Amino acid sequence: MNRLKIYNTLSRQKEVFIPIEEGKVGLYVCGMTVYDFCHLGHARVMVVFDVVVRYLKYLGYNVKYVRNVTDIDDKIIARALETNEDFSKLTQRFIDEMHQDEAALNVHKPNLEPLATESIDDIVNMIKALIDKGHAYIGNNGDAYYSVESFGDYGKLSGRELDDMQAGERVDIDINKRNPFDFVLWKSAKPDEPSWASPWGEGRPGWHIECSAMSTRCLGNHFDIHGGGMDLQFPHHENEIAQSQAATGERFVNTWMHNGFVRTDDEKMSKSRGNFFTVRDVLKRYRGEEIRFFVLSSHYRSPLNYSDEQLNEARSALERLYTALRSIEPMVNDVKSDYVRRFEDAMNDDFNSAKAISVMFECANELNKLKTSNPQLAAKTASDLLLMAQPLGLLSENPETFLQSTVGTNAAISNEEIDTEINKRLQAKSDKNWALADQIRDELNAQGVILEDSGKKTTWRR
RNA sequence: GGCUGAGUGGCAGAGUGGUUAUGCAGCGGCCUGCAAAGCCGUGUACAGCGGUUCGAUUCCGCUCUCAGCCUCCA
Repeated sequence: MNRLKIYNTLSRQKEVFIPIEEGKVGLYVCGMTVYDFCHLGHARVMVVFDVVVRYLKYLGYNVKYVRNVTDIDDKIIARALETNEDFSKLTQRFIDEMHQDEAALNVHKPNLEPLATESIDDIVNMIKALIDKGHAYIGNNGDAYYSVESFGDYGKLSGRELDDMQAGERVDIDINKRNPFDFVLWKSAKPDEPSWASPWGEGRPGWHIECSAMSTRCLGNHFDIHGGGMDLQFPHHENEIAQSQAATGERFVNTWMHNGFVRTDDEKMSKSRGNFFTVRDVLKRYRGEEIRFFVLSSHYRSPLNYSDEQLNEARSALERLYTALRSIEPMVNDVKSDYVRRFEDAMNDDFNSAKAISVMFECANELNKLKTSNPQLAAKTASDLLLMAQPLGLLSENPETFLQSTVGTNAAISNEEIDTEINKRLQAKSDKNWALADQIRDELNAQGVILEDSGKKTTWRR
């Protein structure tokens, strides 16, 4: 079998994945800043890395998955001021909302979900170490800064040189910094701001340091995979590397994974642009699994354009897969089928879920044919299809339940009423009263119910 | 200005130096009382211009276009 290859942003190529400790994987993903509902961009991160974890487990790895929550920063403070509540109340509220979105998307919980505010000791200790080693300093304003010039490899991850970057082009240069690209480790508190004690006075951590501190605490100085959205590559992840490697003297992360953006109208979906759709909103019209399928229908590093058409296609595609699985009892296949092998090849190639899904469709096609010609083999093929769906977190519902679900439809008619109508129609059919049979079918159709006759039985879906 | 990445058939989206992606939509057929679902068949697709090659959508160069990062952002 092919070995798993992962595209490493650091080397800009796919590399065979070799864990630091055999059979084990440590994975850290930068999570959400919790001051608002998650949008589809966040959904993509959740789903993509959920699949990474599921597939690593499928391959037999023991995975420790850590995804942090940023629960203190400028935007949180600003929002709490607007809503006139304690910042921790605000963040707790949106942490709960985030968990609901995750559940709707069938995203497994990470093993650990550390909060920045619960990691102040680790953060302070790391800043101390950086100051002691001459990588950080206290500015005239009392803030602690990281000195980018003290770290030789600065810019390696994002492929840029300090000299090439245009400081002050879009943001005023801070006179407290020695180098304009130096970044804040500890911010001294203004009156009425939430703050914690430190050797440098009351204040709060800068954004980047929390991830260095939390990942180190949870996974050690050196771990396997660190992930997040593309936009975190610079400066966030670059700064994490600078902090961690300067503080510990060890290599920080082996493999850096970055997922592409979700777009609307070919533009990046982001809070600052205001062109985002929240997961919550989309869930009013589409099922979580449809969103999930939409996310996985393209490669994780490619841009993903959001539109209703795309979600509708995801719905049709899932209907096809669930239809294939309908009315069949899967039977575990004791040999690895060619489909599963090809599925694994696709996933081993940097988690190519789009290609992997295409194999699932070929399998579904085979299954549809076998249903009549070879029920025994069909049962095994159904099991193959479900086996492939598992690491993708798809097809976990009962096919009948999925196909008859009212989610995303404006269904008013109940299942019982539908059954009554179907029985009436079956009578009409046996009376060869085609006019009445067709009338009943048309009426149900108008209510979003599609009938399917097969032999003497009639099944339905919405 | 610096640095990334991308341009594939009606749409979405994989992939490959010469052979079917896949899904949706369309067309023809089978099945069906008629449908639906399913099955079978079906499309001069690879931004443009050069180059390498027996042969390039796939490799190289240039051009054009788009997106992203260089500020908070997944």
